[in-house]
Amino acid sequence: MNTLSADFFQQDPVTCARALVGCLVISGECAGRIVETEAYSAENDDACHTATRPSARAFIAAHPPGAAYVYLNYGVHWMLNTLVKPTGTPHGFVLIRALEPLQGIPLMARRRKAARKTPPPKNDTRWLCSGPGRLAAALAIRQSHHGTDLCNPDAPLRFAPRPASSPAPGILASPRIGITRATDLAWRFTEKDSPFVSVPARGK
DNA sequence: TTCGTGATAGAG
DNA sequence: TCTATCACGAAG
Repeated sequence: MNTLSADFFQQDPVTCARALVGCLVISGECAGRIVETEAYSAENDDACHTATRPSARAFIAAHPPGAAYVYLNYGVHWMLNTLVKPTGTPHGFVLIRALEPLQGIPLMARRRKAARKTPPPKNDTRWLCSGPGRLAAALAIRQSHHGTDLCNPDAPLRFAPRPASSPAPGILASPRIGITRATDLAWRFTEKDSPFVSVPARGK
């Protein structure tokens, strides 16, 4: 299985976030199509970890483009980001926010059920990966993936290009959600009309 | 709507 | 040490 090349992650974060919609995330036997991303810039973006966390700046210095930046939020949810390092323009991250489940659905369901008391919906896979915390749980992403190379074709966790068989998606830009700072930037990218996004883009 | 949960970083 | 904060999600 081929992967996205490191070059891909040498575009600026916003370009990269948009281009990732339609690509695949693979984790062992599980795989899904990216339908929602957000870009974060290491400079002039108060919502980026680099604005408040020295460790995020150290991570950028120490890792190549395409490295996984994984962290725990609210003490509960793992977040999957990838490091983006263009030459000449600011570095940054792309947060993977939602997937359309494609492969390994029973395993994803098993992992996700552990976090629920009530039975999940039947004949519906939207509850599996429609949110950054959800997809991390479904793909068993955790601290051990922090710093791993998502461009490594031999790694269990990696990106793959959009399959030639799948058409280029229509993409909507809208403000990032779930953040308290820099909420004006339209740096969230969703696949138009996808039922698998976490929250539908408003307007237009 | 409310609440749990834990890593991080800055203040005291 | 203590405290505020945080790219969330489940249940009610």
